[in-house]
Amino acid sequence: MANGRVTVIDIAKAAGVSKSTVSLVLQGSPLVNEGTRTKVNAVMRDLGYVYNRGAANLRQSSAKSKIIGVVVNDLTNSFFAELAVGIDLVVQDAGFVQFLANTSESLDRQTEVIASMREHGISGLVVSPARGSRAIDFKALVSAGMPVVAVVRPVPGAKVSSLMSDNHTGMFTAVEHLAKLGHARIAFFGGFEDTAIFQERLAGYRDGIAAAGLGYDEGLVFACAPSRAEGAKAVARAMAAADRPTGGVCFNDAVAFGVYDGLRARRLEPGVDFAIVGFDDVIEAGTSVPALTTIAVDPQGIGRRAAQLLLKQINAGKAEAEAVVTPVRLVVRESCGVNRMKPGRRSA
Amino acid sequence: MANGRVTVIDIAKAAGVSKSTVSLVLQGSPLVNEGTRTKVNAVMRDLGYVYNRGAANLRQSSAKSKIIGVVVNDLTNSFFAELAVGIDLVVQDAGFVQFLANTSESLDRQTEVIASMREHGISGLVVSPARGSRAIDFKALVSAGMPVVAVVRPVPGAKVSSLMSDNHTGMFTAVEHLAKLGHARIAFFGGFEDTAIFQERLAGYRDGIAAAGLGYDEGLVFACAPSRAEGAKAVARAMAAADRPTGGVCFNDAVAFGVYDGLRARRLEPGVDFAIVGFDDVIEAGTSVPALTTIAVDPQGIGRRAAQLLLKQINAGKAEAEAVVTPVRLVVRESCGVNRMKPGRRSA
DNA sequence: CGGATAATTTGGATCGATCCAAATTGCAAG
DNA sequence: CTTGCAATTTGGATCGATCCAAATTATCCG
Repeated sequence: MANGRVTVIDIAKAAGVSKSTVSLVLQGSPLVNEGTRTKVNAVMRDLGYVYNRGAANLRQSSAKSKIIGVVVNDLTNSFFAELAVGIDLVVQDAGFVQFLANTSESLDRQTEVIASMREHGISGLVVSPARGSRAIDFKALVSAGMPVVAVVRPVPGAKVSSLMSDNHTGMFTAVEHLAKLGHARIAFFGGFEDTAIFQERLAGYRDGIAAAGLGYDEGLVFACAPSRAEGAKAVARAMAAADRPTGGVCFNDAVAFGVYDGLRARRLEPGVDFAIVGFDDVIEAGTSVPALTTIAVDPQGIGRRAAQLLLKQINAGKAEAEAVVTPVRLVVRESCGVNRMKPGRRSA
Repeated sequence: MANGRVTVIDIAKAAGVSKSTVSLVLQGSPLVNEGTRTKVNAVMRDLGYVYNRGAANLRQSSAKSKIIGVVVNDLTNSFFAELAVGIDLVVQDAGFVQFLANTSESLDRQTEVIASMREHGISGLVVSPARGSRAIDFKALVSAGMPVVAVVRPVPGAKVSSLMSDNHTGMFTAVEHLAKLGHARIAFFGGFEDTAIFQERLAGYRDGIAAAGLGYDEGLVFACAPSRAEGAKAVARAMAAADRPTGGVCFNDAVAFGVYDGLRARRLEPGVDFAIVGFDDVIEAGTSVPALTTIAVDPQGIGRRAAQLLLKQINAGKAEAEAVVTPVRLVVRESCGVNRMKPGRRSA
């Protein structure tokens, strides 16, 4: 009041009730009489009252702060931007607001922002962990009973919930697709060998090769950083070998576009002279030439589901770690030849 | 303590000092003895103390909440994702954390999230307003003395600071570029006529036309929604006319890609049969075929500057509205012909 | 060594809400 | 008119920090 700030007490005075009653109205309690409720609400509007959640949180458990933290490793990557949008959608509907922090793959940044979010009293956390994250990075949160959902990348050993896309099936399906088109020598391009995702996708590749009745050849696996530039180099190595592959699956779409580049540098046309399947289905996959056949993972859907899982745990008050695997699907476009009817379109 | 939660009092007891001293340590006050400081810090570490900013904020002005709000109209657009990253970078360094909300151009959502952020005690707000935002939407914030910085889009009549890119000069430069290449009939594609940005860019276009000694022809302005699909339709209209343009500037890159599509539908090759300049320089601009000549606006830089401006106002304690215009620059690629040095390939 | 001065430390009071046990009111039945 | 019971309302106490004026301790110097 003197401060210019309107409090429950000001409202109480103006409405001729006690602060307790105002508080009850604020919480939508059924105990308060309908007449008083409307009166109090009217006064709040008139005085321009702004609810002070900080004060309220002081008395309530942190589960009621109505804040969740979201930490992503690379927001400039549209995959993660979509993920954040999916989370945002769900948490806004639930009346929550989200702290969003980008770590740029820096573990130090990640530690900092998580600590900061904790100080601010988040009710839960969705995190797409920075590369190299370890269980210990989330130890404090977990032992404090805070619900944590890791997305996209697993955190080995951490007792947190997780929501990953089905990497194994995705890559298996990609290989199957190429095999059906008659390819017998199928390469695997890109990815860091020391990550869990790489291992899952590679396993899917191996199993796909086996299921197609082809022999697994370690010499056809070309690991590299999952970037366009490295993808180009990887395919160069592949095509320099004696017994060349005729097609390949890629760790992600960026690598796939690098493979495009690498092939063209050798005067080979992607989709004609060499078949390529990507992973992720980024926006450019639909507009590139040739449009990229790839494994779609629906990042926004993952975001939504992760947020729902987190909210469920927050409301339950108990953080039982559970692991969810979300389905992926093959989107056939033009990078494996054929299908020259439609210009490739992106799925929703 | 009983609650499982460690407070300043617990620390005080364990360290054998008063809670006031602990508070002083927390604030890094120079009044406290070096010995006690290290002792208190040690105890805090041992007991796993987590600072409760909510409690602290109760006694301090909202300028010290160390939270800023960021509201963007479309986070799935990489332009705005980059913007958010720029803001994040600066606020993290300043020890702030950001609420990030996506409005998807919904005014209702915008009103909701801003109210929610206010309840949570933000120190300031950076907003890329949803289409149709009016001064009244920010009235409450402004009259409460909260620093607000509008980016990318202006809010006519609102007493908020703003950070816009130099739309006029950008479009002027684009026209100048085409005129220098010998184009005499230059069209303008895309944009909603009732937006301030459209008017600024159109003015830059007109002035550029005049400066080149060409006559302004209203029939060469093809306004439409700033999307790829609409861009395609707009160029179709342009090419159906009697006196066709030979090149055009576009409201943004999305429209420019639509123009690509529209031209190809008429069996015209962009960059060869028709010259195109975009606006924004989105990531795809560099990888499209032909690579798009466009006006680069550096969204991340805008985000950084906006955050700096906001922090300045928060620290000053006074929110003087100021308007900043950030420079843009022409990035010449292949969509206006020539420049066939690089390995850029194209269909025959 | 005494007194002034500087350096530290400290106990309420306080911020703005919620919680809880207790008080008040309303109303129908006896 | 009471009494009993449900429906409402209410006054502290409280959450975990900061602020402030005042108390305590250390240090300096003639």
